[in-house]
Amino acid sequence: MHITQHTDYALRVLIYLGACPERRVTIKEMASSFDISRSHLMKIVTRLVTDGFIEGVRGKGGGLRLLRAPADIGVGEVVRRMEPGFDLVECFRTDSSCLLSPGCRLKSALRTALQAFLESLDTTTLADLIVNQPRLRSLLNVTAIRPSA
Amino acid sequence: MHITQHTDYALRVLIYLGACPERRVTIKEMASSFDISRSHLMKIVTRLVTDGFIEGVRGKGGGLRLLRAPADIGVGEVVRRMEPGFDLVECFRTDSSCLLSPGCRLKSALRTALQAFLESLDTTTLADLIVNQPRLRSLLNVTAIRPSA
DNA sequence: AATAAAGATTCACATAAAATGCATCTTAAA
DNA sequence: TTTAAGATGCATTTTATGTGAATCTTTATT
Repeated sequence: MHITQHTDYALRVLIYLGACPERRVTIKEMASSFDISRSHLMKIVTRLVTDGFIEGVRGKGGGLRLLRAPADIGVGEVVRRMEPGFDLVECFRTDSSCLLSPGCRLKSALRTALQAFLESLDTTTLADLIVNQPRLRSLLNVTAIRPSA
Repeated sequence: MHITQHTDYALRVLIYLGACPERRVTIKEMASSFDISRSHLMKIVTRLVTDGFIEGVRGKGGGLRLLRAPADIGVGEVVRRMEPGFDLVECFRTDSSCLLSPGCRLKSALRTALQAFLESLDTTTLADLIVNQPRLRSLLNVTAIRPSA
């Protein structure tokens, strides 16, 4: 059972932006910090923009910033939006061919468990993830001043 | 977010066996019913044997049957045993390189959510999944008598 | 205007985890 | 001794996911 790295990185982007609210952060900077390619991170960022979590400003001096208040961004919501699918097993899919399906109670048990999972994540917001902003900033090796790189 | 088909089929095997407690069921029969290869299903069965959920009897007239009472087999337990890993995101793995890790609260939030997921599954047992045994038997097209195929 | 720095888009490729199945071995009933 | 069953190991295929190059678009600065 895994969550895709897309979702993982999406959360890291939000944490990064939440830790640096006073400036625009570029994809390049974050890609370098996360040690992945600019193009790769771009996809995740594009998705976050589409979903209204963040805003991208093009052109010189541009960059990214949060569009919503950290306390208003639930981890559950991010996971729900970023994950490609929650069809835990075959019978969740429309083309399921499992003979048992019509009389099977497994599906509803799994659905309930999935709900419990997401609802648990709903209790945490981005604000909770960045409570210790100074600590995060030092971990990311960023200061209030834009790093030279 | 997915659960492997191995786990999915493992649960189906248990349901199948739970629905036919009066006889030994062969892998061949179940493979045919699930429309997958014998060899493939074998791996799942082997694992269930190793984990003590079922028993395999070799030789002519052999087959599989449950070793434990359905009410004693929790869905959560099966999932925990069959799934290859629950490292939801990179930072769950020992070789994680995420800079944020030391100050990050995401991991614990995800761990809590995962626990909620599994604990929810713990509330359902195999007995709950096979309450309507006659229905399942007709869906599987098995009767009390061994099918000719 | 021109240039440079940023995000956006499209395409193609790489990788690893799952899934799948073949061939062969072992066991035990008939 | 034959047949029907499970057990084991190996090889292959498939697919989701991850990855990045190249190019386009936008905008601040000079």
